Amino acid sequence: MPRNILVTNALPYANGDIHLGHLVGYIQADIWVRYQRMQGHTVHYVCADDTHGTPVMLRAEKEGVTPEQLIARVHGEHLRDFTDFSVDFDHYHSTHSDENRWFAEDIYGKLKAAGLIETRAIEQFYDPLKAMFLPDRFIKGECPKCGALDQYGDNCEVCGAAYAPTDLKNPVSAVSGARPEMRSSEHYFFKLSDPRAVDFLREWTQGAGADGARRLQAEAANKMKEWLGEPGENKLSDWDISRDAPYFGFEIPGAPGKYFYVWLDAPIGYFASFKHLADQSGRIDVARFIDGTAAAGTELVHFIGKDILYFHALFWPAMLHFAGYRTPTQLAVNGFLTVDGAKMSKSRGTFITARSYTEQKLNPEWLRYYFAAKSNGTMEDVDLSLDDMIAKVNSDLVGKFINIASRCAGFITKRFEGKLAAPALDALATYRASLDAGEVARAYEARDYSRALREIMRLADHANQYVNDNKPWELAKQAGQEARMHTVCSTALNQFRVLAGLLKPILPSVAAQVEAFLNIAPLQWAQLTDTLPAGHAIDKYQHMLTRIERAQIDALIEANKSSLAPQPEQSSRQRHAEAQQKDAEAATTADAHIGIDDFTKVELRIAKIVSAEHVEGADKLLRLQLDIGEAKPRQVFAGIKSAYDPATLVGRLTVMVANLAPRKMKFGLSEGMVLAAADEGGKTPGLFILSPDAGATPGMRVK
RNA sequence: GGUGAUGUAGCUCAGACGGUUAGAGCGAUGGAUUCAUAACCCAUAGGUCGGCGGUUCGAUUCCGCCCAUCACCA
Repeated sequence: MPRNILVTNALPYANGDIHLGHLVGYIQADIWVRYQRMQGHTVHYVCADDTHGTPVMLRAEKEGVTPEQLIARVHGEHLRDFTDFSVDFDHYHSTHSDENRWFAEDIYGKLKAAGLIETRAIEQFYDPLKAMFLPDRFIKGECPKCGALDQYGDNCEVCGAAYAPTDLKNPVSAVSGARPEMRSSEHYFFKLSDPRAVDFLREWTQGAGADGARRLQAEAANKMKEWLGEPGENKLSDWDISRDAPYFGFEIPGAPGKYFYVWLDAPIGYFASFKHLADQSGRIDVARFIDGTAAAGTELVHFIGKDILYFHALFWPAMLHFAGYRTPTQLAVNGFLTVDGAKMSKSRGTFITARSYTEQKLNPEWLRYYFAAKSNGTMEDVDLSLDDMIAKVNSDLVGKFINIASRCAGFITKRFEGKLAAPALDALATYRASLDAGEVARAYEARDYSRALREIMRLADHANQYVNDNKPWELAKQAGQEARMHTVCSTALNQFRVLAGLLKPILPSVAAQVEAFLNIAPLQWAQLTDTLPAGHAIDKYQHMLTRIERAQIDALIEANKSSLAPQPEQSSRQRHAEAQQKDAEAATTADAHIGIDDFTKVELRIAKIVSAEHVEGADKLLRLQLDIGEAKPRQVFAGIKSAYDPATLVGRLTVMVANLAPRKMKFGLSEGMVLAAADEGGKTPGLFILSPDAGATPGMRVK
């Protein structure tokens, strides 16, 4: 029975270029869509730009254009990049659209009617010069933990600490430079903590759709379990869905000056894009795909990166469910992209934009093939190993696959006027057996493209072996062997045709060339077991794929290298599609030595252990009370349980870091750190805390 | 600090409900071949299956601890 599937990709944020990290998910989705279509299923494949929010608003202002002008330009760039990589959406829309406003208002209105929206006042930093509230990302200051200058309001790129913007020392607005002040404002919340929502999500995230397929991959479902907590435990908090003017977005109906938070209307963009497509085509019944009561028999599949799982597995299904819409059939979550095993890095040139790839004249099909070879349908990160990519593409695609046509077509053209003979069916038995077993099809369906390719390459090896065993070039020299030579080459070309069909979802452009070369209609899955009839005429062979040269990769890396000096552009932390692959260079260790100033920042003091006890539920921790001459002893959690019996510690003097930022831990607040020695090589086991010589007293500074 | 994932040949990865000699592709080495963009074919070498301990007749596969990498949470 033909399936009806609405497939979406995460919406890229309209404030940055498409890079190879994005393309992992888009290519995975596009492959899946093409595969489903080859199977004869109906697929609507849509995406859009995610356009709203403060970062877009401010960037437009900086560039001296309106937000509408900015997002129009970026929309064009994004669509061009996707098109270049054969990511072939039926429609690529924008969240700044009438359809999206309509759906956003409709969903909001229904959630409100269901009693799931409430308002309350919250305190937030406000920029008095710009007259606007500031998102965390737009507040800068000194890290409360390590004192590093010029850090963002949510976390420190130098020491990695996470904190609230209110913890920053000397905060300034990154927009105007003004000192922000705290102000109160009324915000709208989606009551995710409502028992109805929690119960629904507990079932939804662990459950399966009508066809029995899990909605979430096992790892994703486990992650949701962690976020939702045990039954009875309510770990979800309400979701703040409003922002105050000025804000680029949709004003909330009945709430002047309040706008929908960008993340509310971003996923709604899936439906907006689909609606637009349906209106254009006139032949799609939208309700069948999105209406909560009418959506039986259709599927809704979202391809997303793991950085936005939270939004798609909690907020989004809850919004849909309680607004009377259908919930997703499946979330296909992909991991991040690493390059040569490390995070993408601008200074190393591995933060590679889609644009630079095509500008350097690299073939997009190479990347599609390599990503497919590394995609296994799980949330695991995908590593782009550049040397491996060169080796795999060159040997698999050019050496094995294309080579089959290349070595046989000449004989057919020169000796038989381009006409094929009937193939030797026994030589096609392996192919037929593989198709009947359905290994490749099942792997595609499960998005385990690496498994599909292993089987396909096994078949390609088989074809080369066949040609080698039958040696048409020798037959060509022997009188009376013409017919056999004709059969051998025709058989190999039939094998080649099947391989091209199996690879078609991954390599659409190569497959189109093969179809032209073999002079056949677009390959469909069900026809792969057919053979080309005797007398079928093929075109003259022309090479369809070149090898990757190392120099091309080098040039690509070079083109993406940027100096460390410029700060990364301001970007929203709530990027939609963009995986959070921050430039890892920020924390580069500039120098192995530190100055005396750096050292004196660390306040070491003699501490007397006044109490020590085991911590219920902690494997490694002891809870210590440390007297450093202050009115009240400090509570410190130390990971020294394995080496010390608490009883033997009480009364001892040791050394602690007194000015370490307090850290809230599962078991309570830790107000410092006890120093202990350990062999980093792991040869000598054990942990050893320090002791001062006799005479030291609690509170003395160590320096 | 907690939780989870990952760690298998030089590289990229399969696999094992615990059980005969742990696999593939690439790379390397040797051979064969010349139809094919030095592609293809055959063969060989190469692994304490991250480390330590436990359960077991038997563990790389199960359990515990440790190490490394990554992610999420606080």
